[in-house]
Amino acid sequence: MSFPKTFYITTPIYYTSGKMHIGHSYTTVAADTMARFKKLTGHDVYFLTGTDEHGQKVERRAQEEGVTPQQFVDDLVVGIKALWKRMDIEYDDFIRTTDERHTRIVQKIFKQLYDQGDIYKGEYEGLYCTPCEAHWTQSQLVDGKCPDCGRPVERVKETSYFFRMSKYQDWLIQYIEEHPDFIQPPSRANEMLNNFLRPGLQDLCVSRTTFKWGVPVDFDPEHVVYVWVDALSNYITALGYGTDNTQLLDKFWPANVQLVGKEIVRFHTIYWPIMLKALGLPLPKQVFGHGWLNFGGDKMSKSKGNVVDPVVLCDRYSSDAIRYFLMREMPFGADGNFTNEALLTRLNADLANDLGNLVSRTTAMIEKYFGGEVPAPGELTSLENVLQETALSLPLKVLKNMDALQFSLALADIWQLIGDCNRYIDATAPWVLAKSDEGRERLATVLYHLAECVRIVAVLIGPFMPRTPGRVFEQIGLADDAGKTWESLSVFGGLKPGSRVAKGDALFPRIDIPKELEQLAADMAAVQEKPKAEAAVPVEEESAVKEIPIATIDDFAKIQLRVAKVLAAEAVKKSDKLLQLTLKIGGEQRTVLSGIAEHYKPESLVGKNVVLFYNLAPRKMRGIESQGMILAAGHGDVCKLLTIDGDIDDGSEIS
RNA sequence: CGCGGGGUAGAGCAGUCCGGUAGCUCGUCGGGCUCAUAACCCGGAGGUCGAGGGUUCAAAUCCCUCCCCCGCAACCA
Repeated sequence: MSFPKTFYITTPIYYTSGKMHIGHSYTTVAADTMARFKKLTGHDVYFLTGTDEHGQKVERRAQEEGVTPQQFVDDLVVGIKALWKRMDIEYDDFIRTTDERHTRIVQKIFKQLYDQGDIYKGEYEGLYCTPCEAHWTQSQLVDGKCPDCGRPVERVKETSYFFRMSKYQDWLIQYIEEHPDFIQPPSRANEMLNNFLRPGLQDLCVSRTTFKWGVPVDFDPEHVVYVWVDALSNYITALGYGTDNTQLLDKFWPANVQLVGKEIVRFHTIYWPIMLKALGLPLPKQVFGHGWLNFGGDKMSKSKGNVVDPVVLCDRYSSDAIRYFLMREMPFGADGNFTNEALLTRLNADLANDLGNLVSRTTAMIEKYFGGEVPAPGELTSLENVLQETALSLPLKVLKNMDALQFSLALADIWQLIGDCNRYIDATAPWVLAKSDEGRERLATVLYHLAECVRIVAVLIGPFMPRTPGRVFEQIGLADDAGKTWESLSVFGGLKPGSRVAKGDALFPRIDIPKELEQLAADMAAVQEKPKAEAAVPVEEESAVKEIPIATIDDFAKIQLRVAKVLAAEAVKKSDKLLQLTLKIGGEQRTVLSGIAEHYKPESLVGKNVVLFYNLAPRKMRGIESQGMILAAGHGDVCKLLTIDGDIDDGSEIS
């Protein structure tokens, strides 16, 4: 007796500090497609996704909104689950790091690692960038400053728990070298080895005392477990690791594939394996770091107004269409580019013209020439032999590409058969055969082959587009479930002659691209506005709720303010909000950037005396270094610059 | 010397590891067909493969030098 092979696949758990965008959909759709494909091919599949809900950022966002962190994340999770439902994501489990089943085990894991000496309590003395909330090592600094933002870092001392990473370093290097499939694509493995492992691993700080929204360290309640031990362990706590019931864990661990975005490859290929090793668990068979989805060549970001909302797209074009586009447009692993034009062109060309129209013309001809009854094939010619061969060899090709997570290539293979069918129609010209009695048998053969190929295509696209196969089966009159399985693809003839076709609505209606582009731009703009309007309300409340820290006169003394005269001002290219100002401060000139372009015209500023935060650390934005900050008052959409009452020399100090 | 990705036809990309006639999709132009969702099929035009140098019988591909673009994730000091 043979047992079905198991297959465990995970997405990252998404951080609950804001709304999901199409980039999140991308990873999740990929995982779902893979899970469905493995189910189709007879595997016992477990598909896990979820949310990472702890940390300072969530704590802060909740405070801003005047709700508890738990309420804040609960609300977001509702939206995330709704999105996955909208996109037909069929996960087996959705884990939240605030679930009791998770937090309990995280404490246990932490304790175990501590007891066995992998985690130790130490004094952290290090370099910290407060605005970025990031710790840096001396070697990571750029010109002695934060490599992320270019601001100066502070030397801070904090008692923390540390994970002894260095102990496992050599083991991990060897493991990666001996398991070339572990990190995919291979370029990512090189990146990890060269940048982090070979130079030497730092011990990882795994607890914090600076915020409370996290899993408390049970034997030292001052501390909460800091992100990685908490977040990464979700992949095993969801399977019941550390509980009495380890049925799922025994069955599914180690995971077959863990999908991650390229920004978190490091955590999943260094810290995560080391954690597992320390816990005595095997490593996932593969961690796949896919690329990012950019928009029109630019990174997606709210301020650029180019965040793509998957809900808008699904509502407009169906989730199947969006899923298809995401899996087809770019090779998995490389960065991809999302544009509305590319989306619509792709949907028209591949779904409406190639696939939809093929189904349409096939069923139309069967209705017209055979009264809607799928005819039995007669004698075959070389055309049919070739077509059958292509159709029968297709599943294996798709399987190979899917095992390599090459979704786009798998789809290209399937579309090859669709193209062959369209050419086959041209070559056989059924409308000519229909004109004579002698052509009748030949016509039956042709139409049968078309309908059968359509069936095969429908089965194969199921994992990518879960809603479409059912519609196709209905149209070609396939009622028998046996004709919808992977096994049915090994024989040409799964569709029984005599089935009744039922020509229905167009599978994918053709899109009027210029018109849709306009509409789409409007829809997306409407969605982007919303958060702005919503945010405007809590801002008022926020000032009432927010605690204002007390500053001493010494704190104030650190800040040097000076009068500066605006000599010149111009808009910064590719930025909606930034102005570049040239300021005169006594004998000195400085370039300062300010985010006031929406409120002030550059020319209206020239000659004004403004207040400059003089000894602020410089920072680069849009490639230009800003040497200070000018002060302004504002709330919501109002913004007014501070100026000086009466004349005074520029350069004068303000106190 | 921060890290990473990239520069191939009008647009988007593959090909580069392992050198051998430069390919795919979209667009465009011309033709065919009339079963079909203005669709489908065939053909054409369009490229000094970022620049320069080197290796080689042969370079988009290997080596060296240089130039340019993009990103470094919710930021706008």
